[in-house]
Amino acid sequence: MPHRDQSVETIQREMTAFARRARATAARTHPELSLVSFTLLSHLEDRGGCRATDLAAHYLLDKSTVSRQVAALERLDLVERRVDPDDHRVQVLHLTERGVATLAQVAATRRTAFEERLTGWNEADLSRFAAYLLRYNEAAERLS
Amino acid sequence: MPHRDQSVETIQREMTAFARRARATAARTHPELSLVSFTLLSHLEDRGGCRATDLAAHYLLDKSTVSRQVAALERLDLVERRVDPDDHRVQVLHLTERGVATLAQVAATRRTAFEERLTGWNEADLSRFAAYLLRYNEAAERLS
DNA sequence: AGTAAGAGTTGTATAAGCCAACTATCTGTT
DNA sequence: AACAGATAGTTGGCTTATACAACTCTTACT
Repeated sequence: MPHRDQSVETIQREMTAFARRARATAARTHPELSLVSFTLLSHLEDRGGCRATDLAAHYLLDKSTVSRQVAALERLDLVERRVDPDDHRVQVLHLTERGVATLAQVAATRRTAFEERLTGWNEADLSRFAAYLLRYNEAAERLS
Repeated sequence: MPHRDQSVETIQREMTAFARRARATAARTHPELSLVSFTLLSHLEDRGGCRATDLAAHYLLDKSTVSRQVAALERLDLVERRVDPDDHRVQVLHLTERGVATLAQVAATRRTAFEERLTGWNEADLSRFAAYLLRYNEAAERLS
């Protein structure tokens, strides 16, 4: 097998292995906020609020799934909805104060976990790894 | 924010984004074999057969979950069980002929998808990316 | 006005997962 | 030899995540 194919094979296997474990790990370390909820909140923070439809498109989820997830996050007082004054169909979602705080706390724990796994890496490797992941995900997004 | 933290942050975000999408993508492209089933079959192929308990440990799944997954794969005639002659508690799982064929087919489609996303990468970058992922996952496994 | 499109919700079904309780087998100690 | 404890796996019961389809409400276009 040529070098190239072998690398592709490894990348495939390792990305898959990571994906497979991510949810279980997230559930174990953050029973209060599932991986999905966490990413939804992160996205809201990133964008400074967005619509449910945007979340669905970005995470390849059905809009009904997002609707229920958002409802749950609202019940937990992590997210609030503001009807768009220019278009009464849309509800712009925003983090509440509690949402911001909870996200920050979970993000910190997660960051610690990642830092542990990245102990001993030098800065050049880290930044190259980060760049590769960005490049890969951009392609994945374009092609999906 | 120092360079290092920024890289860790990016790695965390991008790995998470990938994990978040992996299941949806897998479900879309392979309705016949979920991401979990696929990884279980792959593991069986890799090891040339193993116990349900090993699968559970490796993928951080409850043994009851694995039991049901395996039962489903058996119903589909993708996996067969052979009671260990030395220990009648143990059922060693093996791919059936159909299992091997199905796995090969799905793996090929997945590989194509990965190759598409990795178009334009040179060999050095690919092999470095693969190495980073391996290194990362090894650490993750050690620390879990 | 009237139709088409978009945003979101709700009903229904399925799958995946966990925990706890159980059976069957094996191992080690007395 | 016998019993206690550990291990492999199954099953019952429950929760959650997800998809699809049908629906309402609002906006946009003609």
